[in-house]
Amino acid sequence: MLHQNLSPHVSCGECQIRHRAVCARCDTDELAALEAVKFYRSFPAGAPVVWSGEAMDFVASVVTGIATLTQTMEDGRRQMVGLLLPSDFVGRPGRRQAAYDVTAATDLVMCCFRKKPFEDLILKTPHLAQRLLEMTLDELDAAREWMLLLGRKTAREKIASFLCILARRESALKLQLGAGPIQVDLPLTREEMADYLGLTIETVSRQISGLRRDGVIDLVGKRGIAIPDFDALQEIAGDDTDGDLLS
Amino acid sequence: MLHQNLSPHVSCGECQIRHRAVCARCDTDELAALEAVKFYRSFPAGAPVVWSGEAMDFVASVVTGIATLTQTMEDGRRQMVGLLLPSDFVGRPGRRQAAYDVTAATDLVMCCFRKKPFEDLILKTPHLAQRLLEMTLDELDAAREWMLLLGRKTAREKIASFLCILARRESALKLQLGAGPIQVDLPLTREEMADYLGLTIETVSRQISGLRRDGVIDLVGKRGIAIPDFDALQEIAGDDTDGDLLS
DNA sequence: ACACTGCATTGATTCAGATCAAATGTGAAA
DNA sequence: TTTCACATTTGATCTGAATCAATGCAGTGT
Repeated sequence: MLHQNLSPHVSCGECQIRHRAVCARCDTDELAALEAVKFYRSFPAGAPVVWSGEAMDFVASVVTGIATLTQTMEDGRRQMVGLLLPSDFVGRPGRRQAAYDVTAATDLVMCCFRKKPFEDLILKTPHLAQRLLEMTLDELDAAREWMLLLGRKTAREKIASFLCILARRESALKLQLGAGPIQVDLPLTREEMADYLGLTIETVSRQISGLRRDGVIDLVGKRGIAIPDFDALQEIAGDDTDGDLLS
Repeated sequence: MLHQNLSPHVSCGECQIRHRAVCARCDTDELAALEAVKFYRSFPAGAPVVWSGEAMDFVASVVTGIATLTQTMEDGRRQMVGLLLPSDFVGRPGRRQAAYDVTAATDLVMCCFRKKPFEDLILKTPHLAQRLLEMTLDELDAAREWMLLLGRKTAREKIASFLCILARRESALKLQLGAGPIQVDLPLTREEMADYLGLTIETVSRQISGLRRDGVIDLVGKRGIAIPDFDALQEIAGDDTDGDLLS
């Protein structure tokens, strides 16, 4: 195991993602058990976390930053299959090798758990298993929403959908939706967006220019995007605007 | 709840999917608890099981037949997001309404569990929760493989991939791979295949004709497809032929 | 046998997005 | 500042799959 990128230890009690990550439901004892097998690692933007097929002796939660999961075909075609935000979980208990390339899209800090002890904890700690199940079900729903996007949406709808998702997260944190112009920071390069959306960089660029030209979005500096009318964007995304909030 | 389609009760001990379904890890006591809240329902080919958004007061395992999960946009575009085979699980504990349309692709028998008691059992029965987690992780992997297909593969690769997946299952049951020509039965209509693969029926039809013309497959009657050279088909599918068998 | 109905195939044409090709930032190193 | 390495935008062209339009082909009921 590499220790070059080891980061200073933080107590679970102080942790930013304490109540949203896989440990969300754990009580004090369970947290202590996790604390005993955890360590932090950090990666600079662009750095690989693991390559598909590589042995992976830990599972982890994203603490800060963004990581991507991608699949690559022999001829180089790439498809991003997951975008991991703070509190999201990486790795699969019971699996030795990574199934996907994991990459730091921004500077990244991960809270890693040694795999074997974590697997044992899952068996002994229902709270951990329950939370992991819940998170996995959420990811499955997200993956299926993405399947609709990849299979059936137009380039413009794909871009609009992506921006909507970012905006929803952004405003979920700042707890104000519909309230005036929202602004989001693009955490991905054009190439990464293309890989996520099943498009080319040129098409991504053109569609963003198009949305700007039509006044649906405004570019703020290089990485910022302002959304004057969220409903309009959602309309373009082609999403079922109502009927949200299942569960 | 409708009882028109109620089917006769089968003991879990006699059940075909006993060792692959969500109950796979349950011991005798746990099985008895499940048995107490279960009932069978059957659906003729083509019948809806539930519509997206509808209240769903049960979760279920597919016992025999095939069901599909699909998402539909307001304008009618459809994307299949799951193909449920015997032992696969339907429904999400903790969710009131169905998130997708569930349809019987063939005649279908499902082993249904009343939702509330099942949710209670999940909390009390680690074996059940563990198995459900494992199955959900498998589905997530399948969904992500499908994302690569939808986002990056050509029509021909999509068809070949689909046939490969069917063939792998078929031969997993009959436990003979690579051994001579494999034959699979298409469980889906052209339209359903199109919805699964993110294509139109015309393109599906043309690509199948094309593969036949190139001698990669043979049509056997209306629904049967023979694969003389599985490796050739896999090559066309563009899959990482090696590196399988992770876990 | 006959029409009717619902797939499935095949052909002609169109078009959204890919590909090929510059040009234009933008920032970091020299 | 200049240069170099990139990421991004924009334009011109091509192409794979969608769309539009028949035609073929069972199976079913009359």
